[in-house]
Amino acid sequence: MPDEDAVVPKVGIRDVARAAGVSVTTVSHVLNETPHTRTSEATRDRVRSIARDLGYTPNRLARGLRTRASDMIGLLTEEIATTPHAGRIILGAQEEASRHNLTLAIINSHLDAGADARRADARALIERQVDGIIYATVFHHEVSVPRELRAVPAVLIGALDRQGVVPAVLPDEASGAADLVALLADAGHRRIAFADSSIEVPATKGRLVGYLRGLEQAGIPRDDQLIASGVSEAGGGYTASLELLDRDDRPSAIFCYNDRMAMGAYRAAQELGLRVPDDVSIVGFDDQAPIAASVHPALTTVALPHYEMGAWAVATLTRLIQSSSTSWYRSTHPTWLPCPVVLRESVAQNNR
Amino acid sequence: MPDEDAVVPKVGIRDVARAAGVSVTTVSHVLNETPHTRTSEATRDRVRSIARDLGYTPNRLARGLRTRASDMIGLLTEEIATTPHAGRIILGAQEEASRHNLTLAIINSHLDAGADARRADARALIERQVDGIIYATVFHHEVSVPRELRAVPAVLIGALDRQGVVPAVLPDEASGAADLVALLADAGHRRIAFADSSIEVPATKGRLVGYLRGLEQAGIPRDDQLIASGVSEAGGGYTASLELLDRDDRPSAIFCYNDRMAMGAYRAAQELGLRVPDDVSIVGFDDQAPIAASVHPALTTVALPHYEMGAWAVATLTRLIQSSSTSWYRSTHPTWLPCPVVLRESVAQNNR
DNA sequence: CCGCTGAGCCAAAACCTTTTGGCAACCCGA
DNA sequence: TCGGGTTGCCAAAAGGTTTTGGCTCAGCGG
Repeated sequence: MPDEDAVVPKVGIRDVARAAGVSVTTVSHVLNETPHTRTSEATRDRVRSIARDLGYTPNRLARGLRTRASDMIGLLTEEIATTPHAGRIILGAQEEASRHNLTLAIINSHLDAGADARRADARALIERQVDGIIYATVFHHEVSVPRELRAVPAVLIGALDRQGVVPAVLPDEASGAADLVALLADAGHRRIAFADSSIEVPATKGRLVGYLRGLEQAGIPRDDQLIASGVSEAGGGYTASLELLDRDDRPSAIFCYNDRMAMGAYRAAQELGLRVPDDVSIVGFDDQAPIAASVHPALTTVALPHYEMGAWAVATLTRLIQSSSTSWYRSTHPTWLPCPVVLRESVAQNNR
Repeated sequence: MPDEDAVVPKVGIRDVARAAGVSVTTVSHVLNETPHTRTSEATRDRVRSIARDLGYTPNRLARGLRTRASDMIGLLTEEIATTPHAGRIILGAQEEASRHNLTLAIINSHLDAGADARRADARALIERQVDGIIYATVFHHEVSVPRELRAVPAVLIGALDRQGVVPAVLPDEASGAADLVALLADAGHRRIAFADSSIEVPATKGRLVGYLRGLEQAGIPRDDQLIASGVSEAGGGYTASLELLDRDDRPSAIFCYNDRMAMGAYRAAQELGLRVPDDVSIVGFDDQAPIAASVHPALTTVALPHYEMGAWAVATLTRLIQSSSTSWYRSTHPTWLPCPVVLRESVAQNNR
């Protein structure tokens, strides 16, 4: 390969124009298929083939400068890139962006870096002239969107705007939890326990609320004896489950706050000589990547729509951008995306 | 907040110049602290404070156009964003980029999308004038780098360039595995089994090689009876471990190809009435996010340096970019980053 | 033969910076 | 008073594209 390290002098639209014997205007029109513009078929073919032969690569920076649109969207993640779920959000956003011919620029802000750092990060994105910004957080708390984000359309993932003015998308954990309870109820379970997380994060609420709603919809009276809690790790699931299972009127099913707690529940069951799912059904929440599928029996759980939220954010953002107008204000309701139940093997028919 | 939705007319360097009563040249010099340039202290203060008051935000697109450097680096991931580990690579790259004042633009290519798609993705990044490209893959196979990548400095993560010309970084799985064996040997284990993956990926090699090297270094003769294999999932770990453990001369420790297989090993041990780690020690590989810590007893394993590889890639890339010259060719040896052992509770002293 | 229309193309401005190559004004020593 | 060296600033070009507002020419109806 002789020409392999030949230095390639960047070829610009001007070079194409010269080679084709037309003006740069014409080349631009042809290559962009500008509507309402007239160029003979012959010329267009010539321009196109010459551009290809020369290996013309448009310079998006220059284009962006002129059109005042960078075709980039910024993804500002607050501590999220650290979590195992992060990838899915990024992936969803990225693929949707690709679909719209946009590129994702990402910055991760550390939670403990403070508001100033976050504003600086937002500014960095804006300096890059991103057409819009996605602000993604781990736990859905209310945030007051940094002022700088107002310079550009923005959407939130996993958080609510305090002013209720920025579109937001969140997982509908309550419905997911309710669905899970419905599943258990349909399998004949009446005594369904909930191993709650003892940590107070807003997400907690949704799961508990959903659990209660599920019971109600199944016509099962609430029984606070069946609600225990522990730290949201395997250890917490273990202790909570032990408490729930180690008595005569033990429940026939345990709904764990998350998959890790469910692992603890498995252990508790095992130690008490109870088999899953034959003696006790166990379900989790999060569909945490390798856990749920690797455990035995495979864990029935609920998946968080990370990918979908990422994609939703980009889609919504592009809509906002298109509708240009300076009025991507006006209050909106947050969008709650469904959390699908993923059926595996940890639930059995109950016949007690 | 009355002025909240006041439309902010973008303020440019020109506005600052006008307000400060100086030329744009001067403003540029002051704000960029251009060396070898003379401006009175007074003027500089004035310019700076006016820029701040006006809320001047430089337009990096315009700057990039002029300086021919976008200060962006492209991260091209091949299917990787899908894996749970992806986040760590992205995070490492992003944080290192931030440190250098660079922004990360990411694109995920699907493995099955074919070479053309991948070239298109590379081109998309180049159109954006990225200063360099990181190409990250899941399994480290040899790749022949798309031609388009030659337009710009590039580095590989998790793969080797077939031509041996592009810098690459990979996890040193062999050493990690050897360390793990050393750990077991130090704990008195002599009969150490290996539950290998039956799938033939290059990564497999490293772990097996490391296992053998570890044995050798510990002065333990190789015994092929102690090597079994199965699919690289919990199921495979289960069957392989059953085979290894269900006999009289069973090993006192099992090194599993990965954490998921280790989960299978746990189950096999449990079914045979063997306790971990008292009766059999088990170790894994990957330090897969929630598994290793949630399992009981917590799994001793080896972590893959994803974060470090991401950071290394960016650091190396910036070095290449700085050294500008068109000669970021010249062959290089790949860099192998250490895989640290992470000690938990699944290894016990052996005294048989 | 004139005027008008539409087809096909183009020159130049604009986008916002950085950077080159100055030019005045001042000071100082001779 | 003049020459030479600083100091402090600036005008204008350049970077690669899109877009506006043309211009020219051919064809056609009158």
